[in-house]
Amino acid sequence: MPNRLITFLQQHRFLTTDEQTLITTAFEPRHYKEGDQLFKAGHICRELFFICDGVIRITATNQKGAELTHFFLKEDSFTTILYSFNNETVADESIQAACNADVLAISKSKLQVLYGQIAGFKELIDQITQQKLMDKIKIRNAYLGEDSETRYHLFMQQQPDIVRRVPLKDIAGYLGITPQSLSRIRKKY
Amino acid sequence: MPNRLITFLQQHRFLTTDEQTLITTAFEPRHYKEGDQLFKAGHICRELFFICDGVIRITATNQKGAELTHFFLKEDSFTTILYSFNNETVADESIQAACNADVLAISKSKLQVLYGQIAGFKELIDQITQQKLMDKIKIRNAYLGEDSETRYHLFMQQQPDIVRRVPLKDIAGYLGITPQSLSRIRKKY
DNA sequence: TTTCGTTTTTACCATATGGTAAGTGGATGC
DNA sequence: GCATCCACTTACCATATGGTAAAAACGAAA
Repeated sequence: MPNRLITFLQQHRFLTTDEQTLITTAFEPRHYKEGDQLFKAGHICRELFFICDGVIRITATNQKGAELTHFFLKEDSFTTILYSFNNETVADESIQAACNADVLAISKSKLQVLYGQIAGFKELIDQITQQKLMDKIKIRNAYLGEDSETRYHLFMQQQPDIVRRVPLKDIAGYLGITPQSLSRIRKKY
Repeated sequence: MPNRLITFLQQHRFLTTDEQTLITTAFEPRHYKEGDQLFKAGHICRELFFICDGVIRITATNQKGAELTHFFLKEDSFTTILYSFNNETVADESIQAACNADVLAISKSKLQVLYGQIAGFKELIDQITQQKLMDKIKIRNAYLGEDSETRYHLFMQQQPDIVRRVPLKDIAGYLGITPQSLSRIRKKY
């Protein structure tokens, strides 16, 4: 499983064998089942995750108490609750497995050790993180001002593999509609 | 006008008099009137802006051809079309003055010269940029899964000063509703 | 297999929102 | 001052979406 991370990082930057070993041993492999919480809102998120297989979703509770999905993330993505992780503030989002998932986890403290051991590693992670932030914004912006049917079609275009792997209700929550509305839209297709 | 930028930067990091001069001379002061375009979608955005006074909005055209607002930005904010600026790709967003605005502009090439002249300046800008990206996502996420009335109230809470300074139709576009609906909601309040 | 629980679909009705249109008000320019 | 333009409001109707409920489909566990 750690190989997936090494392969991913090597796409951005060469890593010596020693560096690879440091990274591999610093991350802890975990398996989650659909619905498992990797992190619960209300706490400070002190872990960074790398998804090796499966789909993860970032969730939050809206003002009416309904659970909705802010983002889907899949293999070859780092994820955490960034503002909480960086600023040590309480997070209002949770991290949940949207289907069975293999994940590598590292604590903030261990990550900082890695930053000291591998020159330029922080910059590498920061760069990947920033790119991901921009992607998230871009995807979300595309939904703005579109009706639910258009949002659903956009979603299928942008993230076709997610549709097949996660429960429909999660997608409805992501698109900001009820499962009933989504069902209605799908009937037409 | 450049003083506003120096004051802002000093909140994050000390700057010597020499560094201040370098920065001040590198940025070009400009004035825009409501509706003026700072940057037009369809091109590569090669400028970074710092807003000294006024409100700027990031706009895009949706699939039906309607112009909508992705974000509002005000004094003491840097803004550009980041993915376009970083990756030299064509931008699908424009930058427009939402009211009369004083802005400092710097080209990508001049900025890179500054990065070379001032140690740690790139890291400073990157840090500010990343924080802004997180803020944008946080603000947008808050609107997800809320009805238009709730979104309007959230907007007034989060960005009360914007409401007073920009045309209503821009706010409607930002909230993903028509000016008529917004008018209806305001009548209730 | 059967049973149970959950997800998804379908149906019905109430309601919020969009579209079109027209009227009002304020600002700008002649 | 007057005319013009644009933003904003209001009204009306058509429609998409939410809410509630129940049925159907699916999967997991006994």
